[in-house]
Amino acid sequence: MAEFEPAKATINDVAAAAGVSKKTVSRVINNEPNVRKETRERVQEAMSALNYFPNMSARSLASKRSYLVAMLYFDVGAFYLHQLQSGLLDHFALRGYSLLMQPCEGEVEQIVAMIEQKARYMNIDGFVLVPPLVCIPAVAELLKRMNKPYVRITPLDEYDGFSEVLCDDEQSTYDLACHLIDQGHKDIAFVKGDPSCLATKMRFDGFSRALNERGLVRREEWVVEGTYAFDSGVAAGEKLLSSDAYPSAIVCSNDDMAAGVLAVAHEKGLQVPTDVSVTGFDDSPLASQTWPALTSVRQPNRRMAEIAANKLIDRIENIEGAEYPQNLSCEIVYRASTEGRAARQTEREVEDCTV
Amino acid sequence: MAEFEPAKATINDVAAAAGVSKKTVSRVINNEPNVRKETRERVQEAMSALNYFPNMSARSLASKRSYLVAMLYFDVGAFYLHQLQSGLLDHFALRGYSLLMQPCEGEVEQIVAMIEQKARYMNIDGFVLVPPLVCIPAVAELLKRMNKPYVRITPLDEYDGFSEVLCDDEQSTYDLACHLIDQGHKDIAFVKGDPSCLATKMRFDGFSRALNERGLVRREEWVVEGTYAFDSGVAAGEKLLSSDAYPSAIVCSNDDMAAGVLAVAHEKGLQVPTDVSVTGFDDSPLASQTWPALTSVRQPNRRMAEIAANKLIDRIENIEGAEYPQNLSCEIVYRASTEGRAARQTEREVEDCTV
DNA sequence: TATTTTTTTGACATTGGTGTCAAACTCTCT
DNA sequence: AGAGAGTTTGACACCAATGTCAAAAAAATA
Repeated sequence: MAEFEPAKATINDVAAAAGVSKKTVSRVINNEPNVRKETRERVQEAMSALNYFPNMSARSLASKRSYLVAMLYFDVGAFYLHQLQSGLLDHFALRGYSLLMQPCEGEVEQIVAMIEQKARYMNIDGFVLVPPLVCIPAVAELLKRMNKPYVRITPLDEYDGFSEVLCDDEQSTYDLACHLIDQGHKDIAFVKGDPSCLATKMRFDGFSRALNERGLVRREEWVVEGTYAFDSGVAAGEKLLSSDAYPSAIVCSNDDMAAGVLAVAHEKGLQVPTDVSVTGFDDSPLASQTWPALTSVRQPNRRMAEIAANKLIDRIENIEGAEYPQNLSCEIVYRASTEGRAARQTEREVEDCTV
Repeated sequence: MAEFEPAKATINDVAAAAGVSKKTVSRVINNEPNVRKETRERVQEAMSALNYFPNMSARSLASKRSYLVAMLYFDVGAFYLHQLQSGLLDHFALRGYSLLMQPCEGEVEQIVAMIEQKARYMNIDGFVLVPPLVCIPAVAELLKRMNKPYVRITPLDEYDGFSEVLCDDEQSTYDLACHLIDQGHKDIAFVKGDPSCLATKMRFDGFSRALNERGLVRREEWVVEGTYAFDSGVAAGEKLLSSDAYPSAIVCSNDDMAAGVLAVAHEKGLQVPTDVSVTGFDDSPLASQTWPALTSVRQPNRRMAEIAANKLIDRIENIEGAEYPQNLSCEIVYRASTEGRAARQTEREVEDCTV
């Protein structure tokens, strides 16, 4: 009694079973036009009767397409990468592509060499570039030279309407700062991220614009450089909270640094948000797991991944005309780390006025 | 002036350039024996002169191997998955394999169907199963039926010495609890994780063993069920810290729940670790970003990934005899969330004794 | 009905490697 | 030198699909 081992059916078996040529089966597999409905159905029946799966290797050898795409990235934190990856996986899968993850590290030359090797060896059809990798011109040049389509996920301002997926960091930081100002805050500090990252500039620009438009003066000693790391948030917190004349709100360029500021506040016995409000950016799990939970900005990462995946496949398959949103907006998530001192000051002012 | 576009060299071009048959080139590519040194060198020169890369699709079509492996997982948190993935990527790449990520969700039937389709369509050579996926027998059965090698990353106790990579959660929780007891803690609570997960039992077992061996009594009202989620940690914290007779230390089965307990402590005005010590598990980034930072247990995730990758490839390539460690140990990372009340009580006791 | 046009289909070459097996070449040992 | 064993090499079939192009069938037109 032999074990049941389903012999793998090939396109020839299906063709024989359906009484057609294998070319016709191929047409059905690839959803090509010019197959009579009746024939198509006959072939489909044969395929499922034989439990047939087309063989990827043979397909890609013959068609010179691998149905493989790669996400190129630096390791900038599990949460962000995981969200993007998960969105990309879903949407590439929906259109029949598989995603390879390709972390990059080391010198630019090594990275470029590694990408070239991988691209040629696996015959990868297209690439998704994740910030801050997007800032390396050599990578984009390589991909252009190899004539490989790519999409950049980025808050980049060189928008060419084609290879980029954007999200409006500037506007959302602006909105967040305005919210604080509306609550009565006038003494607002800002903690910047790594200057080599484009998002850093955009977030700071949004903050500055809010102060500007609302007639507040930006105090340079209340703008602190950070690196997006928790420790740099601690350092920033110490700078900002050591004087008695500390700000009433601190806007941080990401959640990790905001958590660092929180830690310093606790250490100094300051109450958040009673004494000082703190905001983050990214709405990572950390934002809801600190005490108090952080008001933060949620980027539409999965939506961006979806758009990136579809844009890339459109380019690979030369599909034109699909419309995608140009600039996605973020959502501000309000939590316990804001309101407080300034808010109460404002209430008093209002009372004064009404008296 | 045509653009420089390097025509892709095939094995035939290399063979011609080196003056050998393509079979010999194939031998060189695959590092097969029985090629004269001189011939091998001539072929290698030709390969690099022509900037030749073998074509994966052709290789796998002919050899019936895809050099593709897949990591099957449930989404149990970015940090853990990211560490495993990153280790797997590195070590699979070192041996010439590419890793596909395959998130699983939904009903068991769907998952099994999805895996089968993927496995057959891409002709995947092997699988890495990540907990808690390892607990679904149907998946392992499917892979056995399809005769596909797999490795399980798991704190599973059904160790068969072959397809598993283990890490000693029981022992490390034991060690952690002993550490607390050594500091003088006698009133120690425990927050369990999701009961469907094998690690949950192991961690609790280690905790219980420590109390047992040190002659402490485990109070059932101080053993609280959780789910590994932050919110369940908050709930547990509220249960444990609402009475005046609250424990002096709380051992949590992961960092997220420990952060939840911390939040409750803060809310109730309790000082950590002065009033209550708290410990986590996983040493996720969160552990060092809470206030105070959490004492936690660091699993050797990257090392486990390394072993898993190599074990799997050994099975795929029928390599026998390689030795791998059977049971990796974890490292306890001590941070500010422990010591405190019990420690000071102990000091007093010691003083009393010496007086 | 005959002719043209369009749609549908299949024969066959092609993709770039690997597996099999036998031939050719070396080397050792009588 | 010749036999025998081991090493090195190549000819050729094969893997399972797609691309090309022409033939056959169906539909449209005269």
